[in-house]
Amino acid sequence: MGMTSAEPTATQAEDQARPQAKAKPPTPRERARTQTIADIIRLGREHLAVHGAAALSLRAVARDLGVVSSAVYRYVENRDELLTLLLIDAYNELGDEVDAAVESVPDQDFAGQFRALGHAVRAWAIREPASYALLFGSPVPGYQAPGERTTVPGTRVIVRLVGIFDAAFRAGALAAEVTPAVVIPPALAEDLAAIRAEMNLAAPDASLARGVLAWTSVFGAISFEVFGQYGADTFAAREELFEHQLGVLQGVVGLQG
Amino acid sequence: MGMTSAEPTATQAEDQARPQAKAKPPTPRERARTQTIADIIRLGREHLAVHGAAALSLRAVARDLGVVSSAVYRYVENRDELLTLLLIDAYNELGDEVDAAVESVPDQDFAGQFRALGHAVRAWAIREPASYALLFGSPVPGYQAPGERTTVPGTRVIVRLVGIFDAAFRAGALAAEVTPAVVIPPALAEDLAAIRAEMNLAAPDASLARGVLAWTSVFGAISFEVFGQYGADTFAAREELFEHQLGVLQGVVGLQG
DNA sequence: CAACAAACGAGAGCGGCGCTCTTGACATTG
DNA sequence: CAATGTCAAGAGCGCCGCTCTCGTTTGTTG
Repeated sequence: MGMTSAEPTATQAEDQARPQAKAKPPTPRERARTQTIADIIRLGREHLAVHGAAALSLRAVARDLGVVSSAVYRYVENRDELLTLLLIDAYNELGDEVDAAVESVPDQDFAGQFRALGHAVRAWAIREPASYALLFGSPVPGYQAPGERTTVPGTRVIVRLVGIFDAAFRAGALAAEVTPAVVIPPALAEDLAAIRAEMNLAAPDASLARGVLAWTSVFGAISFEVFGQYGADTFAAREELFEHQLGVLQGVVGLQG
Repeated sequence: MGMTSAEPTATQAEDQARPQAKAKPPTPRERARTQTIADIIRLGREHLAVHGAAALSLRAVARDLGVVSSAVYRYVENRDELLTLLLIDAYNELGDEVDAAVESVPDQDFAGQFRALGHAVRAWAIREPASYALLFGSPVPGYQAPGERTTVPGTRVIVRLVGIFDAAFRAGALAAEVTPAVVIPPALAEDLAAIRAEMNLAAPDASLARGVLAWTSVFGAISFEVFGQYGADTFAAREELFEHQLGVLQGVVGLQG
């Protein structure tokens, strides 16, 4: 919910830019407005969880809000805007839980941090399947997330994951030689070099590439589980299956634990 | 498209069950009806490809068919039924292409077959992103695929993949010891034993578990690419990235190549 | 305090959706 | 020929996103 207050409109931002004027105390109207938007997001989340993203309806949240449908357009530009708010909200909730899980593991236990990250993502995904589907499932047709608002929260997990790998490498806890050795073609090496430069990383190409594999594989396993790609009765021990997959991936990326 | 004729209604099935009566020559009416259903599926596929599953509309299909909206209900029970038809159609198209790709590789080149399968799935997914999203993305809210009609086509890829692994094992081409070794808890071993029995497999638990990991990881990598989880410019060499991931997974499952 | 402007909720309305039901035209068959 | 079955069309229901207008409320300012 924090992002609603962290999202001043352009004019509000200009107002606040004026020297220490009474920018602090919000008028009752502003407080009511902020509260209404928060309510809309809350109701939107409930509808999302119960009925799924495609069935998210402004009219329905208006009903729950006890207001006529056209009134919500005073607060939310359109349905896509509400979707964006829910997207950011979900990204941040996931990011917060992943951060908390990783930080509960000792500083130097990089393998433990990797597993904690994986388990945190899976736990959140199973608890909030509709939100997970919104973030990592099929794109909503006709909806394009505004990158300038979603990129930062949307990359928190991968940034954290890369951070673990790189910290492990710098601490000498990442296997220098990964097995099996697979050559990295020049074009891919270029992409990895750009990532290394942008994120200020130290790990070599082979480790980075395996980090990408671990990233996609963790989400692939979770997506299969959440989206019901495993049959209904194929796997009863899903927790153990995921734990095993994490263990194998941990070895693949060279995190000794 | 073959499945439309392979999908007789219950009454038609009963008719055909009568001893070799003139069940063969379809009346002109039946032919017209079959053709119309095929047209609906074709138009549905086009709409699916252009506008996505959530925007699939019977009214739009009816317009393209040059008919009033209520008329299509003579041929398709409802929107979910059309979705099911498209689902089966897509599963079979993917299955056909995977089969063809795998069979174009020499019998004993199991690693090559694994890679061919992966590349075939990826190529189809990139060519038909909406169909891929329908099969492997977020479930369509409120739609439950009828298992008795979708299970068989929906499991063709994994059955094929398991077949490759098991044939490799029986041919002695699957590494006996996988690295890194990760213990398999008893509950997971039970699931794997059930799978081994049901699919008549020979490979040991560790290999089967890694097969599952390879399965989810391949689809995870493809989903990230098709669903735009990689940033727009993060990876230019996506083909090489996927090829590299396949190579690593091939080593993980123990397919020497 | 009164006047004004901004923000607000309500309501009507547009086109589109899935789906149902009825009606009249047409073909197939006994 | 007449009975039967199939078909397209149309009207209609409730839902959706979204827009526009119209009074009312609320906070600000002269």
